[in-house]
Amino acid sequence: MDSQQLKGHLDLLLLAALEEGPRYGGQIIADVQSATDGYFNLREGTLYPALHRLEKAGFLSSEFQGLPRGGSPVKVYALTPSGRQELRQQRERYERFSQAVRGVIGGGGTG
Amino acid sequence: MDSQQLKGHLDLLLLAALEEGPRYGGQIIADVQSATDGYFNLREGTLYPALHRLEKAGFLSSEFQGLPRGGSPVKVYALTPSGRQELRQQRERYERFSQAVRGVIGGGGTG
DNA sequence: CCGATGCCCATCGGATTACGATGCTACCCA
DNA sequence: TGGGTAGCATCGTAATCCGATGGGCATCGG
Repeated sequence: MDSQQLKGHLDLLLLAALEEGPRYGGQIIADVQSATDGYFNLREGTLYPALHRLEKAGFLSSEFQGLPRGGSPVKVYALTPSGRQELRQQRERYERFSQAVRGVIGGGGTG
Repeated sequence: MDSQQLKGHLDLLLLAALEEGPRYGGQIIADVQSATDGYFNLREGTLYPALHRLEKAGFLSSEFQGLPRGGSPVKVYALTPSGRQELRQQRERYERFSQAVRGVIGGGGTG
């Protein structure tokens, strides 16, 4: 994967990863990696600053919780109503981007 | 348009814009803008360094020519055979990227 | 009890790259 | 001869993903 490909799309991925329910850092990384067949392998140095940005913007809320099998408490992130709205807007923005790219490189597919 | 969205995809757009034939700077900007309904509005400070990178990499060749309606001679860029191969690879890379994004935002898959 | 290990959260500097501002060259026209 | 226009080129800035590094808490082994 080219790191530069991710720029400008990371927030969308994180919001989408939290759409189904609250997650903590390690779960988000694992979920994104799984959903993309290993293509997106987010690093901690990538994830946490992005989560903090989104939380500061009011799109996420966070809460410390204990792990079932012990260990340090984890910080669980969840979408706020504002975050769900942002996710919709980010989806539309990605659609415009994707269609624009298709317009140049050809191939009118939906991918 | 969010500038960050373009990062990592600009080379693909430029190679694709030159696929149909040689172009000079202003034409490339106009063609990309037209093909994307104005979504991608490339600036000179974006275009020329990218063209130079691609030429240095051997994907483009350039040649000064006169304009039909006069004016300064323009630098016409054309795809090299290596550039056409790179375009194919970049297209595949974009497909992988696009499908990976869909895997996350498109319903979240099975997980 | 005490040190070692594992998992998670967090931060900092580096590197990449698109963009805005600016200047130069060449040609047309008065 | 001098001004205007179009295209080419470069520099510094800003945004942001990544690699490296460190701290906190709980379990494990002696």
